[in-house]
Amino acid sequence: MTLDREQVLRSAAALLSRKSTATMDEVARAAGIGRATLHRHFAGRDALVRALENLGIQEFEAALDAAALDEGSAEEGLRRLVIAVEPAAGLLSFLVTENQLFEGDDLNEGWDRLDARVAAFFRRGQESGEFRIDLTPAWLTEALYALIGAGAWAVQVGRVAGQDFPHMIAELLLGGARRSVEQ
Amino acid sequence: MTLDREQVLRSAAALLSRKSTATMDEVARAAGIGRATLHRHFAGRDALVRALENLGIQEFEAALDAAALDEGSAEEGLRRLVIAVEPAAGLLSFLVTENQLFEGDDLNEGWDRLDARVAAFFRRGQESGEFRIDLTPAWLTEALYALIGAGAWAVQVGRVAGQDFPHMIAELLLGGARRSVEQ
DNA sequence: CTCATTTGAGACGCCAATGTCTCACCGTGG
DNA sequence: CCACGGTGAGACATTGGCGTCTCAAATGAG
Repeated sequence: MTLDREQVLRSAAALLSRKSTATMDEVARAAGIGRATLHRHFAGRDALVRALENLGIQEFEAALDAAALDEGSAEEGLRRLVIAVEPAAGLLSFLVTENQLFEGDDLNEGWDRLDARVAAFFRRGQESGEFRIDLTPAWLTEALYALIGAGAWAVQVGRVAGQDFPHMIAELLLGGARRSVEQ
Repeated sequence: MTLDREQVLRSAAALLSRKSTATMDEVARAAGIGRATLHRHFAGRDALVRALENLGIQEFEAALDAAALDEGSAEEGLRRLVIAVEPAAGLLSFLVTENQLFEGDDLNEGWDRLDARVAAFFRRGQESGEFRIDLTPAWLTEALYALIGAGAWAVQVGRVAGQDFPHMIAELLLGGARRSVEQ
């Protein structure tokens, strides 16, 4: 019996990534459980979102670990990160837009840590000479999040093939749209 | 007397860009009018959002016209577009996320036209050899929207200086984060 | 098998926001 | 001066979703 809390969170993430205004009832149905049961495990919508936040933070952190950003070139690190983060892209996109709604009073401090890790990665890339220095690490971090969200959305609605997700994001973020001479 | 409908829409856009869940009452207060008056001019929240949609489409279209994407190099065209779109960035960002909520049944056809114009611009850039061809026009279009939204947000919360908005977006989209040899 | 625990379904009450309405007020034009 | 159209403030009913509760059924442990 013992409800699989993890599984409920997964399906909630999948649903809310697509429809961020989904009802508690819809979330419950999507998870194949009753609304009452959902409420027994998550005190309310806030608690559910916070649990999803923790899940998202945990997954993004795992992706950062798996990417081993310190090893090899910064470019390779970024490619590994994008690949590692793909499964969590939808959830992260949902959480980012959700966070933008709050006034910042009860922001989960986990985001700061993640932001710092990503920004530090870009900064290292700049210091090693791989990344240009006229784009700030903070902006590159924001841009990475935005492109991950856009990529997840584009795949969702079928504008981009799912298999192209890592390539589209990493290539655009690294090399931009301009056709460079070296190609 | 005769309420300035345009001005009401402007302040509503400014408020909703920051807080997309703002109440009709908050929107009215922000415009300096009563809630009843707001309802007299916009039948409901839906009508208000649709009016904002038309405003956003109109402004984006105007930005596309002003950018004269056909003149000069594609790169210059893109830079002009980003500059021209900046004033409407917040509104567009709000509308994009708002659109993602709907199932697509009552989507304003104006977006298709705009998407087509932007995608056609990227395609021309590819055909002229300026833009790389491994990133699809559809993806470049989505990426442009995402970066505009991220830029507006980053400026909003102070992570990026307002004056850097065009440079950050255009440079990242054109050249990416990689430090190229030509620099 | 029996019992304790958990679940699903539904019935509430509650609350915030919406949409409508009334009424007093005020500016403007006649 | 006065009539009129538009406005602000507030009252009101409605709606949709939330959170709580109850109870019968199902499930699993012992």
